[in-house]
Amino acid sequence: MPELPEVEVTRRGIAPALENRRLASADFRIPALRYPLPHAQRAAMLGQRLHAIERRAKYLLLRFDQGTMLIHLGMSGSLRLMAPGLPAEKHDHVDLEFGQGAQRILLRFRDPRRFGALLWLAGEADSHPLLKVLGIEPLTEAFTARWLKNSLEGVRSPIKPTLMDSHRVVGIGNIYASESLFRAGIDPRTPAGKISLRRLERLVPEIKATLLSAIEAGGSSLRDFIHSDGSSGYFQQQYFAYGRAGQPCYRCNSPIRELRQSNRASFYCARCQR
DNA sequence: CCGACAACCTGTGAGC
DNA sequence: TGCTCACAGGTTGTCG
Repeated sequence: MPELPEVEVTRRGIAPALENRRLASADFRIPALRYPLPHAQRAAMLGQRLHAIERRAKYLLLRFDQGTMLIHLGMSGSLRLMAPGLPAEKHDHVDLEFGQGAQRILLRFRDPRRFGALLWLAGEADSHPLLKVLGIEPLTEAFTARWLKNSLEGVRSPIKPTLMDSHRVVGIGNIYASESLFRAGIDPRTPAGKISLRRLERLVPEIKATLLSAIEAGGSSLRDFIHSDGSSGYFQQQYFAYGRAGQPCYRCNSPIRELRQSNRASFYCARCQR
């Protein structure tokens, strides 16, 4: 599930219910996800007040009084709010309970593939190696065509995998890389450094618009998110290119093509994207 | 420095 | 129905 929009929708979904509550219990059911879970630091985090949930790239940063919990959803992770006491299912690896009495609420981390991560950073979180190497946030004013032009100077690799490199720009995953390039009319195989400023002036707004509209689409399901009923709620977004191999391009009717770049599927229209 | 690729894991769907 | 295989929205690390 998670690219930047999904992570942001998750953040908005859980923050109101959890902020300003204290961590009442933490249950780590397995030794590790991508990294070891912070079993040994459990005692230190209990009782601390959560004052804000922020997002950096695809990481969620849960800011406590003295420490930050870093959560990454990986490929298959999800966070859900529910009533305490509901039995954990197969891939529910972490339970965090907040508040007390009638206010008590459970945040449950499920991750079948276990590519996700949950770390406890006791000190200054922002200087952590995982965060320090991250590139620019695409939904900020600093992310402009001029910035991207400079960043891509001399880069010979194709634009699509380059856009997905989180050391350069964060949060653009496989789906939204294809979608943004379709919307900007740029062939995913174009060497990144050869794209003109003019064309980047089209690409950058399309990246922002693609991400923002996905956030809005997810936002419409926030109510379902907060309640703990079925896993639905997310209505499947309509993609222009992603997953549409062989189907007609919505713009010109020629068939959407599929290729592999850096071992990831890419989708594009050979006529609209040059 | 760069690109290609393997690795981490389970679930799902296609094809036979 | 059941088996096998390829592939899945991410990221890190290694190797040439």
